[in-house]
Amino acid sequence: MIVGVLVELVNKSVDRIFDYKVNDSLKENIKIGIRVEVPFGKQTLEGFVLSIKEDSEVDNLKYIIKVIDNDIVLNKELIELGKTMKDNTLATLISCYQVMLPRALKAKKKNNIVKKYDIYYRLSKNIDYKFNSSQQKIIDCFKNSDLVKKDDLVKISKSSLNTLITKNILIEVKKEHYRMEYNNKNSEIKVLTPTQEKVVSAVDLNKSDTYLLYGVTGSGKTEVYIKLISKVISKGKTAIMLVPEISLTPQMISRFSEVFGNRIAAIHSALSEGEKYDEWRRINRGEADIVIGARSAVFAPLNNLGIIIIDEEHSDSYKQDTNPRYNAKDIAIIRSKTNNCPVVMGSATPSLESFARAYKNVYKLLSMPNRINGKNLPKVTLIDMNSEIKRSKSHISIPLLNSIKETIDNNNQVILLLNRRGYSSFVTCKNCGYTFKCPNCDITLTYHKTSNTLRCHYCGYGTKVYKKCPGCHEEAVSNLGVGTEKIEEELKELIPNAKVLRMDFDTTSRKGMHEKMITSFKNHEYDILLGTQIVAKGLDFENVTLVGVINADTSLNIPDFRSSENTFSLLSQVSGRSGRSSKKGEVIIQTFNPEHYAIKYTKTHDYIGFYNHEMEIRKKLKYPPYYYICYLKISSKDYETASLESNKIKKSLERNLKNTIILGPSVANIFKLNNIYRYGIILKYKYEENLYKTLNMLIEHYRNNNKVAIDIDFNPNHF
DNA sequence: AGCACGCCGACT
DNA sequence: GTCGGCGTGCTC
Repeated sequence: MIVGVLVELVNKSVDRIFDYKVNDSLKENIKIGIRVEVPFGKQTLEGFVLSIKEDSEVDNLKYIIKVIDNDIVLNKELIELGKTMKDNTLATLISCYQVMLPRALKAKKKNNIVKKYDIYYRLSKNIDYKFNSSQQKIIDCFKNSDLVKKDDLVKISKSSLNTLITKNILIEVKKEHYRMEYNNKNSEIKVLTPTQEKVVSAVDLNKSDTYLLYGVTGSGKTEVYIKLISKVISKGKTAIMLVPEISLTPQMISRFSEVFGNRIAAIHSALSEGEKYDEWRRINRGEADIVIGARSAVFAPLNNLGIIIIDEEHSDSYKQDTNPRYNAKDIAIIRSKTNNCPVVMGSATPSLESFARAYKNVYKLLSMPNRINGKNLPKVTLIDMNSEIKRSKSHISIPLLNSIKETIDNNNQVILLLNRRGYSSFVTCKNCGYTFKCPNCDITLTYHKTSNTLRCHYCGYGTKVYKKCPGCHEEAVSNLGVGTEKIEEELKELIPNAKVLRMDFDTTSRKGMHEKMITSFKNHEYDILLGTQIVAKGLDFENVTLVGVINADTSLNIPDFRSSENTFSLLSQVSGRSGRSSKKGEVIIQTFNPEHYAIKYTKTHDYIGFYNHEMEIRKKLKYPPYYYICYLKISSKDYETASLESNKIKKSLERNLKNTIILGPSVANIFKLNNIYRYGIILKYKYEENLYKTLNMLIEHYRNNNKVAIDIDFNPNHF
């Protein structure tokens, strides 16, 4: 027997199958999709068995060393999916497989994530022994059950227990134990509105199709998802539900476990690697049939998949921005085809790409244009900060301040968003405009108030703040940035009696903090929830009647063709947090650009208006969805090499790609990162026959070149 | 990724 | 002469 093995090394030159002989004694343990240990040159490595055959074209094969798994780690569907992923993303095959698995199951030599066991005892069959009183107490525990947990017996008498064990009267039994626990089912599916029912029945569960559910905030998308999943489950099939990491809150998990009980598995970043391993095993063994998770949950090894739901479809978190650069939405569509089941993508502000596809009937459009139970969307007021700033130098304008006070007086709650997308609190010289940059990475350093230092968010470089400007030697260095801390201080000054809860990356990074904060805000222990993007997503507080946006514009200013889309989407999402219950909601947005279309259309909750406006711009500038984009990054430690090779690559692309617009090479967004120089080339195309052929040639050409690295990103989020 | 092989510069 | 620099190529 010979096996084809893909080894763990992530290197283009070894990203292929190597054949090994199998010793007779190991033959019966070999299956396609398990991991084995093999000799590779001078080293010992782990790898996946991808094929089994009787002979090989290569002679002098080595033998595999050992078999690692009993159960299959990569099933047939995932093995095929990995190959498709490699073809589509041009990443290495091994990286495609590794990204599908929890760390415990990746092919990797050092891995110490283990299964947890509970230790039980059972009574031996032949007992011929006189027990003393404490021994008898232990024996009595077995009257009602064959197996008794060790912990319960230790409580009676540890020494008696040990005696009984050494005399072989009690036999140890190890039982695998999962680290996660879920509630039992204790709630029914809510009765749906006619609109929700209509959407649910429009989804054909027996066909591979992609649906786009466009439903405004508060239209009840979650209950539609729950109903769809329950229909799928009742047919004996399984379901995947993807959400952005940030909205996978404990509230959301408990809502699902209320309805579906312990048949769900939730995979998110707050789990330890051991917990992820346990959840994966439950899924693989068919003990869970509903998987809820972020991006990588799209690879859940469910059999008989009946639906894939992607919530907040517009979120950029579905695209992985390291290799393999896959998009979970693409993977979902591939799996929908192999499993002959639907994909349902939902959003209040769909991505332009998805909405355009729905427009062209590539996706089937489902709409929920109204809030549930006839409630209105909140009234949105724009505050022009150009005139406000003349009245007060505070970050909180007088109209917003008055509304906050009024809301609190009426015993309601406020959410305040500090838009920090593409924004950092940087330090600059008021005299000459000098900004502090990282010497390694060439990016602006971020000011950290707590330690009074400037830090690089890419490499961690830190320095203290100088009063004197290194550029002009004047003492004019000042901190222009606004953080949530600063706003919190202002609020304390302006409304001393308000209780403010600050929620941002700094305050929620500790495990469980996020949940705690949400619960205490829900219990009305605070009046104001102040935070960054994190407060915009999916939260549902019935007492919130005012949402304020401190600075709508920062995300507009970043050099990204999606900045308008991202701004519109963020403002709409956060607006949707206001007035979700019987109380009327209000939204106040502070902006320096009240005439900008991305901001104007949020005033009337006009997604379609925004869409039409933005599509014109995309068409004119040849951006997605009119053109596809592929971004090539060329990097080298050596400045000359990076520049020279980039130009060579551009020339070769121009020779081969006749239907593609080629831009660059230009200095990449972060030109110098960790002392590596980067150039970017942008490809824009509608249809380019030679694209993959050409890019594969390029990869082949640089395969063994360790001076220049080439990175290819299809449909990138950023470039 | 590691490791061997090999071809050129400065040294006990 | 030979020790060691790292460019190149290979691993079933």
